[in-house]
Amino acid sequence: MSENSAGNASGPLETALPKGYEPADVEARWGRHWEENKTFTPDPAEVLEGGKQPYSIVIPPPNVTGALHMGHALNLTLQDILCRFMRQQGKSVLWVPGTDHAGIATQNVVERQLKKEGKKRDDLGREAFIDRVWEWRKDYGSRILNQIRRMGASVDWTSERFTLDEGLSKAVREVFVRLFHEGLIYKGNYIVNWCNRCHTALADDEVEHAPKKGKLYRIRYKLADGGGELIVATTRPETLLGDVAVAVHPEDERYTFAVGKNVILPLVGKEIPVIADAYVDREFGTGCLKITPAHDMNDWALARTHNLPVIPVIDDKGFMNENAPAAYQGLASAACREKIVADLDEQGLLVDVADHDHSVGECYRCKSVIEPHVSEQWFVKVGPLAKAARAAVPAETQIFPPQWEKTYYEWLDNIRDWCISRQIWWGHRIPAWTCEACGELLVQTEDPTSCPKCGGALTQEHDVLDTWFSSALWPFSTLGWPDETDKLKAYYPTSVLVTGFDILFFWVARMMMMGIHFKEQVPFKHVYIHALVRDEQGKKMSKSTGNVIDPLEMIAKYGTDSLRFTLTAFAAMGRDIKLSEKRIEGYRHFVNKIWNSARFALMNLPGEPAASLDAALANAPLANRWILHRLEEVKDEVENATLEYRFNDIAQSLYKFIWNEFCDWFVEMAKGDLYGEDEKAKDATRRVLLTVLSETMVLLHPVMPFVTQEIWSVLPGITDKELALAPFPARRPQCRNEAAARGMAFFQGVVGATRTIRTELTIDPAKKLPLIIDTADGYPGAQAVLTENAHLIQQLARIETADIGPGKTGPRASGTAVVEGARIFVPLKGIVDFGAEVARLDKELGKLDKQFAALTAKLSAPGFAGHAPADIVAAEREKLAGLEDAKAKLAELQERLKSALVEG
RNA sequence: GGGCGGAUAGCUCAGCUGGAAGAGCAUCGGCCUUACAAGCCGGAGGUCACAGGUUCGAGCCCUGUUCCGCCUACCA
Repeated sequence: MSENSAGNASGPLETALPKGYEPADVEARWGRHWEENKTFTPDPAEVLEGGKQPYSIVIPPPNVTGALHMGHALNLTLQDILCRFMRQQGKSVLWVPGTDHAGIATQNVVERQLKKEGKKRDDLGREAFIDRVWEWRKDYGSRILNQIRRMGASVDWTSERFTLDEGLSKAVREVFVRLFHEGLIYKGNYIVNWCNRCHTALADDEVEHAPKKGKLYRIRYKLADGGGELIVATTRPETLLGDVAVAVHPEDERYTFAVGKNVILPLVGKEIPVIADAYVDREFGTGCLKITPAHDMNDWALARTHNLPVIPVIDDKGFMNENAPAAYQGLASAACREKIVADLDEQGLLVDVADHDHSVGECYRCKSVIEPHVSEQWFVKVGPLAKAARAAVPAETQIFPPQWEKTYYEWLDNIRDWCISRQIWWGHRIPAWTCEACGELLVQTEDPTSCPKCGGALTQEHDVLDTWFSSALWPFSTLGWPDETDKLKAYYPTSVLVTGFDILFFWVARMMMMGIHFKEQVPFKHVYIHALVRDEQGKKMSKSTGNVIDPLEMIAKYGTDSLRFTLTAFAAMGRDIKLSEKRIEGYRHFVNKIWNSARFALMNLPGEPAASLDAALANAPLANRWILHRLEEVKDEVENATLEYRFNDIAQSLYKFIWNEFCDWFVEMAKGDLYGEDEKAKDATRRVLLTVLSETMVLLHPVMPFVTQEIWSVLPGITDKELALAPFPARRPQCRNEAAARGMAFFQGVVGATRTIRTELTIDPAKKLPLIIDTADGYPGAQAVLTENAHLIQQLARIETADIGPGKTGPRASGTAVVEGARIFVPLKGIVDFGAEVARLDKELGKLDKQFAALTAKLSAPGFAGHAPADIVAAEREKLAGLEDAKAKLAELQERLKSALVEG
């Protein structure tokens, strides 16, 4: 092995393949080769001037803070299959890689780093902190990109982008400013999801809900006129300080007496009204709802419809503010809750406390509890944008699988304005300035120096934009927009977006909105939604549960191609993938099989065969005609499956062809010619072997780029050693051959039946047996197929002599089988006890009986002959006849055997 | 509460427009046959969740039920 490895290192082109496939070496070498040669860097001119069709994909940019996980691995594999396939189809393919600056996530990483040094971001100040993040990015930001490299992704590295790089920042400003001047961005005081820890607003979809055990407190609110009380249920008693009303259902007769009156707000003492609103659920709690507009989303909405004031009592860090009674000011909200409960109890206003399970919003980044909070934020008015994005599906953009359309519509139909400001430092700072002197608000792409109105000093908005704001522009910002670059002209709109459904809303819908609005064209023609990768139990992989299968570890152990093939084989549309290491290991065997079949081929291909394929086809043996026929079918299967995103079918089709057909049958049958003396036959079979192997490498290359390229580079007669740029193999209609397929099926049946007899009767494998076949009732080509391939039957079924002909018959003491009408005899004399064979035939007959009964029932069912299509009826009748024949023959053969048994 | 998906061999899953149930892994038996023991040959193993319906015919279409998973809204 060692000398082979050394040979490998010197260069792949001259060296024969080493005995074992060494993925790490091969992957590193070809990965470097592709990048250094810019193999995957297309020239826009070939589209704009050369008339080539464009095919483009923008990678879903992983977070710079991220590490490659199985979801990425699947995502990259599928995109790479599409890109490599489309190159084979002659398209000009651009696959844009890049990373996302991931505002909150990245800021948190660096803040954690600072914490270890005993510092906080405020100690550094904004500028220094941002410098620090850039520094971090310089050191660690390429980690995920290098991991993408290891997947073999055929991205154009010269097109790599970062959502915070200069060009993209320009695009972000352009979009913000234009939306603002179009009235689609506004600023206002609204209630938002607030993370006290991250100290920022979050979008609705950045809030995750988790079940929590809480308490439900019931509190008395006395009527101001002394005419009774209302009991209100709440999980957050501390917010009561900001209550502005109590609401009941308008038809709730228990409370009609109170509507329109005032109640006294406990501990505060002020009067607040009792209002009626159908929003209130009569069944829940007491049916009385306290309204705290500043600290509850729904209360906020109710307050607006009822014109109630908004009184925040908790500040943006989670402490009680000046609106709270003096006794509570400055308390953390949790401490305040305790004090309030105690005070209420003391005053006899607390009815009771009960356990209460409910789901609580958490920050998707730091898992702190989200507190609704009123503050000044920037919003995108999404209504008009969403409408256009909705209308474009499926007319201009199709979603695969289509069931996701409904989810997409659902979300867009219920969309609320998008809060885009974040109170953090790492991100695109909002391009808005306020004049300190006259209050003038400037929103523009270029930094202003002073107020154009009064010349006063300007302060830029402190907030940065939601990370998804820049991600939403990704399909065109990466291509150079707002400049009209050649790249943009050639490759926008992109061909397909490949992603998991978890970011259908976050990202896909927003790209649709922005793409349509700013480019007047959808950003992608197809959206392919792939599965989530789960663990063996179907659970989401996560670090905390420790069920993560690390793709990099799998690559190290089994090679990239094995991992890619596994993910491809499991990527059936619309289903989650339950992955286990076992499966990856299993498909490594397949890589090894391919490798060894190539080694076999090379051993038998001293150079390029002299014969052309057409010459080789003349008088070609069955195996050659058959495998070439199958190759044509596989080309169709692979092409159609890829175009229809049926990735698992690509894998399945190739697996079956390579292993079960090419290796198990063709290669075994070809050995006769390859090892034989007939030079002409040898050369012809070599040509077929080379043709099938090389074209199979092309077909398989999109799924397994490395091993195929490595093999390709040592195949004789290949002029262009760059497999990634080789065209999809041309069709050869002259190789279509149904007769060969039929003949081969029969041949396989005969060999199989013979092998079964041998093994089932535990005949010593080394023992060569005679074989007799009666072809009298076989299909018309049977005799020819068997005589032509008699030597192969001998070889494959370990037979001494094959005596084939119509009416031939074996001794009564024979192992027997019936294949498509032909009777097979394996004389058993002195070899085995006949009892075993009688029993085996009983079993076979039992199977036939079962099938026969089922088919008879079907055919004789009332109406079948009349209603079913004629061709089906005919086919079923033929099947039945075949069964009947086989049954009769087998029974007769068994009788013969039994009589031999009796005679001893 | 609303929506979506799943239930097929011991395990993980295929099964396109309805026409005699498939693969991989695991298992059992036999083979170191000169590309591959990471291999070769053969066997066993399924009332396709349950109940109805449509049809000449249902794993596939329709209705309902039961479990499982996910998404989404709400939870005072």
